[in-house]
Amino acid sequence: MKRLTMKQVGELVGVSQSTVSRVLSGAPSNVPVAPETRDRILKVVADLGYSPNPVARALRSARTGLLGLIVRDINDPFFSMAVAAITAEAHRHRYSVVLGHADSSAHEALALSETLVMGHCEGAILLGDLRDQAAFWMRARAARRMPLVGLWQGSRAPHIPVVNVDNAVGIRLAIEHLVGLGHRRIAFIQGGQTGDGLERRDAFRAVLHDLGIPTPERNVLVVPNAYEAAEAGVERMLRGRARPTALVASTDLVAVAALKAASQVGLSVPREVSVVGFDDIPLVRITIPSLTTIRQPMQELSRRALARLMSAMGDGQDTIGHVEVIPPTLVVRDSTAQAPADNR
Amino acid sequence: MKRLTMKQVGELVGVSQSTVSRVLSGAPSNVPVAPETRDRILKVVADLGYSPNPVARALRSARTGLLGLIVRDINDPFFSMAVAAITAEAHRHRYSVVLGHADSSAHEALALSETLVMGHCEGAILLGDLRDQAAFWMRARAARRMPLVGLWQGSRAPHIPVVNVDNAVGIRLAIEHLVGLGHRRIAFIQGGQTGDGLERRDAFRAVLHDLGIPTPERNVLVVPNAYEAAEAGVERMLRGRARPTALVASTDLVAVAALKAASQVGLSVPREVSVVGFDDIPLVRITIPSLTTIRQPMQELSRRALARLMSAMGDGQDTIGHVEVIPPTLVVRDSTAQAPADNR
DNA sequence: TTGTACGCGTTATCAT
DNA sequence: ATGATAACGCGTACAA
Repeated sequence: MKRLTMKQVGELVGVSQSTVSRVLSGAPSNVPVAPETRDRILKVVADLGYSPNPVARALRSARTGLLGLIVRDINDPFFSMAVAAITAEAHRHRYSVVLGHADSSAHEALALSETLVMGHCEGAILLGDLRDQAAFWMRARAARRMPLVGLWQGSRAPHIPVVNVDNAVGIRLAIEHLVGLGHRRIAFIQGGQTGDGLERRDAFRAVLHDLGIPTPERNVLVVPNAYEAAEAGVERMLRGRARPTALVASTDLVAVAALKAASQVGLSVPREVSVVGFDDIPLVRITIPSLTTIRQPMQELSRRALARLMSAMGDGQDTIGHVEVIPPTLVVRDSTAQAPADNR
Repeated sequence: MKRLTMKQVGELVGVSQSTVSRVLSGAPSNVPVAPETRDRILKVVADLGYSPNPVARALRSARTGLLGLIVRDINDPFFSMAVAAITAEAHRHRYSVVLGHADSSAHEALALSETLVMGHCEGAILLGDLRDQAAFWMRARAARRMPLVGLWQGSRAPHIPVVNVDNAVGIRLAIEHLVGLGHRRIAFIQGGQTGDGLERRDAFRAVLHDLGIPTPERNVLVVPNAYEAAEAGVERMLRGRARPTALVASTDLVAVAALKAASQVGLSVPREVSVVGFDDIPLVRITIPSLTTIRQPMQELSRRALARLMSAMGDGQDTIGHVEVIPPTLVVRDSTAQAPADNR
């Protein structure tokens, strides 16, 4: 009932356990094995369907082939897109991904879940702002010397090396697109209070300021990064007086909620209100109307984050303070149009 | 630079390694330790931030605390919802989840990725129909005697024990709702060719037959379970003659695409066409209009699947052929209404 | 109550 | 070219 061991395989073949190991360990084997015995071993191994115990291997080699991926909320469509991309990239490096979600964890449960998740991992990627970020990496680093890389953490929290999309560039693309369409009364809808949300908001203010377009405070709205709550918030804004003719959302999720809000208020998108999102999740190709948005270079971001992590795992150097930023692009669809004539 | 070992901790405290182990192993310890030494050990452990090597523990105990979760496509919002629920439930059992995605893997890469993912796991849950299901579980079982449980596999593929939503009940709820609203020309949109999709389609035919409502073949449409492709398919159907007054979709994803299709064709939902989805993903509360759908009891499904897996991991009995089915419920929102008067 | 010694299943270093 | 043997870090029966 128990699993086979190399010793047993060796006995069946009539060789010692170490010979079996040499054949299977995949090493470039500076020590040669007779082709004939190698074949005999491989045959028996195949017949038995034997495969070496990964845990024992891990103990010997101090390599588990496991990476932690800590994510705030897998149900956020952006993060699930990210998880898919990163998992694929990890597999490309021959690593598997252990999923941790800090979501909805109480303080203690969080700590528990972390050690649980991180146990066997050689390193970890932190996705988005975690609730207890600081506590997390401190423990992870102190106790385990675990290499860490952050993704979508905002670019100015260099507790750990960080890879991110260039939020400023993205927001600039969005605003320039809208201004080019004649919009002047542009509002920003920030979903959640994450580092990236804040950066995008700051960029929003900065870019409008650069363009000499005044922006009253009421045109910057903070809502939860969740469909229903965001919808309610935007709806309230759109019912207000002097409503904007264009909305820039900090995430596609919020932008989709904004489409709903406009619909509820009876405003036509894009005829009366234009909407620009951020992320380019798959959904927004078929919202009504389809969404103009800022596309994150997901593959490139995953690639960079993993490269950074691999290198940290290699030399143990964590390059704290390292910040790597990748520019996004604008994708124009049907949610943006010329500003209403009387409102420019 | 290397990690601490129990031996070193012991030396620092002035006790042997085994004493440290006894204090830390969390066992109900039939062997007692003097409270005073225990405290000394715990203090040093805390000061050093020491934590035992999980791999060594795993080797000794043959328990890694890792479960595999093999999913076809994490980007499918239904599956990401499922992954979140199952991960949470696994944590409740003090297990972590290793994520495998069979998605977009070539034949060989698939096999590779599987063994990669399954390596350290004590068992695995298979989510949805995998491309190479049969090959997969055969290898997993034969080589590793790995306990397996299937979720959303369809209920009639008892290669492995299976937990599922009751597709027939769900479809019946959907149809009865529509028929109660006066609909007679009801179409089914099947997203993908999965076991559940097929079961829902069969149920669709069966229920309509029971109700004595004839259903021409053209009213059963198969489209890919992806936003854009599904949208195109439904759009084509809606442009056809004698179009249905109501659509039942096999997944919410397809239902959302159907909303878009109706909009493209210029049909108003629910005035001219009613739409019912299946799953109740978070998104569908704020689609335009919000979606009437069949809600899957996600928590309960996760709970049952994990309970089954835990028991299989306990006694090694796989209870092949075990099928457990849980009824869903109807959630009425704004995408369904009375059938147009002239079309009943 | 604590320490000694062995084994978990590998890989890698010695001999042979 | 192959076989013994020593780690890897921990849990636990056995001895003291």
